[in-house]
Amino acid sequence: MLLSNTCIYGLRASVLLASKHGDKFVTIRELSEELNISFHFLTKVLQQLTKSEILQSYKGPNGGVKLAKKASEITFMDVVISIDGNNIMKECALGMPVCSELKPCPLHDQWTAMKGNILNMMNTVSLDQLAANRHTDTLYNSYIAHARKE
Amino acid sequence: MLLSNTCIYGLRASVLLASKHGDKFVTIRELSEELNISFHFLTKVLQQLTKSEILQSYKGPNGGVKLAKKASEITFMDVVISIDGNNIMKECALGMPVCSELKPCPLHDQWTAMKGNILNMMNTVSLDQLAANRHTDTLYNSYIAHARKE
DNA sequence: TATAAATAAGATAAAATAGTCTTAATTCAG
DNA sequence: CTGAATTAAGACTATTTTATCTTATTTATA
Repeated sequence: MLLSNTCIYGLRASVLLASKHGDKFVTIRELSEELNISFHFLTKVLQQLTKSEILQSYKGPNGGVKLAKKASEITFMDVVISIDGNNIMKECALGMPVCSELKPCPLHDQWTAMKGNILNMMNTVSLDQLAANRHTDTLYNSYIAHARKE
Repeated sequence: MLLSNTCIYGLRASVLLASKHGDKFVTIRELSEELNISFHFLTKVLQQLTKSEILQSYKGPNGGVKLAKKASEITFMDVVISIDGNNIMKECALGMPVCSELKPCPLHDQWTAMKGNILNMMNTVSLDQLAANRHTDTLYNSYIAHARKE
């Protein structure tokens, strides 16, 4: 998998927050229920995003979390780096410790091109774009839809 | 990471085998030393490739493993599927259980395009092409080079 | 036929990732 | 000031992945 589960949870929560435009704090409880993610686990994930100043949090009644910046100013990549670190997609596809233009692994050229595309996408796509995309509702209700089908 | 470590070991060993053209069996011990991978672990990985009939193995003196087909007839994808299974790159980038054209997640379009490229590459590139690529030696000696540098 | 060379198989351990639970700290409202 | 609502922090557990170790099986050859 390209991104860790933890990271995916963070992304889904961030996009959901972006789709709830308005400057109010949203409780993690509410997010966890809409996203069908364990409340405690999501809490941890969002704490990390708060530390990275992607989210802002507030304790106590009427507290919760919200985006720390405008959704248009937060990229997919910001969230990924905060949670999965900035080595994402930097490694060689064959896991070689030394793989560069000078000393490329056999897959170097193909992989470099693809990495470029993915990184470019991550750097370019912002949370508001994701939130605006058709079927943002998939973010939170698909688990329910899925459950119903079984 | 896109591919598991186990899978990467399998790929490196397969490419190395492909570069040792000739129909002789090569011992896993020799492969493990050239690749700097634990002998026992590599043994397990290659057992899986043998089960999938990508490799052929032979016990006893002069035994070892070799490619079961011509290197030009084994794709990168063959090895990946054997080890990481065929769900590789099938999941939604945001981990949604339902994400399709009808009900796409916010990242669906971008991700579908990139997945297509990667899958296409994996399906297209064969072991002989990888073995023929410049610096196949990176496959096995870069660990040593790396160690020297430190 | 005995011994050594090899892979196969399975038990076990270690490390990383994922998830749960409890307690602490903060803040609002009455 | 007290109690309830909330995030923060940290201990703990579970699962998966990675790695190691031991024993079994097969095979060549002296």
